[in-house]
Amino acid sequence: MSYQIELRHFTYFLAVAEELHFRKAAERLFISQPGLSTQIKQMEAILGVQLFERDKKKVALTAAGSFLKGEIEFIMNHLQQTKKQLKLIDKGHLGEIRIGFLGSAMQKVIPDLLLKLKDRFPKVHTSLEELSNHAQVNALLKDKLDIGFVRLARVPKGLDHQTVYEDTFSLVVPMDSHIDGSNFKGVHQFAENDFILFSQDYSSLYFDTVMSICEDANFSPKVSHKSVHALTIFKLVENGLGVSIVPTALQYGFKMQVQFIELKTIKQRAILSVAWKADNRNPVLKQCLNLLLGR
Amino acid sequence: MSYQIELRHFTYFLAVAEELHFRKAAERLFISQPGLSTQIKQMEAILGVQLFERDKKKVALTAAGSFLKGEIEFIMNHLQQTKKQLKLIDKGHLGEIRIGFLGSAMQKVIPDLLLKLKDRFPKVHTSLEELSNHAQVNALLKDKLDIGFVRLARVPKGLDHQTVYEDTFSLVVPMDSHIDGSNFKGVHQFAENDFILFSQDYSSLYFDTVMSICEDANFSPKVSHKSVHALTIFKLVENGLGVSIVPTALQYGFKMQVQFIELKTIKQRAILSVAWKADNRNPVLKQCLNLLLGR
DNA sequence: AGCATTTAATAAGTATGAGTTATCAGATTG
DNA sequence: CAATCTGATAACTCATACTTATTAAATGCT
Repeated sequence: MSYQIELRHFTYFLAVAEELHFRKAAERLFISQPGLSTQIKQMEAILGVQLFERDKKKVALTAAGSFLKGEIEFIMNHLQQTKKQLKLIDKGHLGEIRIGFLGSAMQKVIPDLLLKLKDRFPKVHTSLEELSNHAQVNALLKDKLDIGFVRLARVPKGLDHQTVYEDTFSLVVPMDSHIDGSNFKGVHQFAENDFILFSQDYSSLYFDTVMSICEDANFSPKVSHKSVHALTIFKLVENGLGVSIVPTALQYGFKMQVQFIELKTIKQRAILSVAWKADNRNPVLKQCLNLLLGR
Repeated sequence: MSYQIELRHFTYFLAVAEELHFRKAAERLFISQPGLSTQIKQMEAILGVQLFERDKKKVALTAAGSFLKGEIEFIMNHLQQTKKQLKLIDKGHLGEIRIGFLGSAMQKVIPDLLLKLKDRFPKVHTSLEELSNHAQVNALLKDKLDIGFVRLARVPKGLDHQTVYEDTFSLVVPMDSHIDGSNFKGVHQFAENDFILFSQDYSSLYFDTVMSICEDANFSPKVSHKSVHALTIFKLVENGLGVSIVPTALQYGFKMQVQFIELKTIKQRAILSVAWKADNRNPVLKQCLNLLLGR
């Protein structure tokens, strides 16, 4: 004799409670009437409570049985709903993804991703955090982040990465600069200017790339200021404290009195990568990568 | 191959989800490890969703599994409570209500409620448990509690709440304090004292409110001790280790050698709320809310 | 490196009990 | 008082939830 209620008992109970007739209920359940009778009897024994009043000619719920009917209906409905949600989560249609990014990804790549997510997976929640390359790598490894938008030549073991956006670089000069788009010949024209750049520890790949751009133009830039915020850099340029070289995408999204001169001819590109932990099992991550890498 | 999930699967799943170790879980369930493995595998097959990530050396929940754990905990708790209620109804009692509370609700609100319940519904059983705000919220969501007495600015989705008692705050000072009710001018007189307060994670609203009281008096209190027990706080005050600010209601019910100075003039109030799960179907809960909110 | 000890999964056998059919006893109906 | 309902009981069977024995792979220890 089993002494544990099972869900089977619940479906049997509901059938009898609705039909109030053992034979009809048994038919509905595609089992025999004696089998149903014994199961209900067993259920009453396990619960220690009489659920049905069987008079030889009619079946009725007791007060306890009537209460139990409501509760079992609730539980079965809840269970059904849970199963549905479970499938959605498994397929990545429901859940959360934690995104880290460099400020320069906020101009185009992140909004694009968020719009696509909203469209295809409207029930997925996102949490966004602006972080340096280094902080993102750490957060990814510690599973505090699911996906990071970084500028890195390589990523540590355990992480995967893929390029998502290749941008040209642009010179950023004040509005009143005597060199502008019309008479611009090359970066070498700014060999004597002060440079304002993103800090090396915010993105060393960026820093090294800018250095190589200047090297190719046969000069070594005087770096007067470093910052981790694009806004700060533009403000300094606006006030005539120097010039800068940044990914072109940054020209959108800031209301600044500065000019952008796109460096179309140089070979260097500002490469934005997406990075994630190789063994991250968040199903939403997979969907995100599909959206980002178009696969 | 069975095509129907059973409650057995749920208890097995919970054991593995908690232990994250098949052999240990099997031991706890008093069954063999291979039996447990096949049952879990079967469960995954029936649901069509992978619940565990088995690496030869570690077991982890998937996103779907983690979600299911919470839902199954809810269902199992609800079921347990249903069984209890069923027995009570069978015996002609109305039912049971599980009450959680902060210690400071025990002075007036809880005794009032219990007296009214005893009067109007003498056959209703109550179970009482003193818990932190956070623990109460969790227990309510998982259906381990029907009603909670908390101090919270807001409650998570799924819970409803209502103010049941607004109390003034009182300063608690030693009997031999040179400042007492007769020469008390304001909280600022204690700017240099050590403060002993309820822990932030016991009730963050309380903590923040006390901080704002001190801010309004233009000082930031030195908090030398934190506790989750009113008795401890009073003991420390009694021994001259500092002063405290607590809801006035706490002055009744403890036999302590301390003075209460009621802060009638300040605007802050200690607000006690009652919280419950919006879709809780316990009929006694409705009656309780009627009694508490006078409707 | 290599041996001992983990882990979970697989294979094969067993025995419990959910289901079956056959039957019964009591109630209702013509 | 047959005929025909009802749900309960008895005896049997077969599916399957378990068991034990074993495997393959990973980790730890010397």
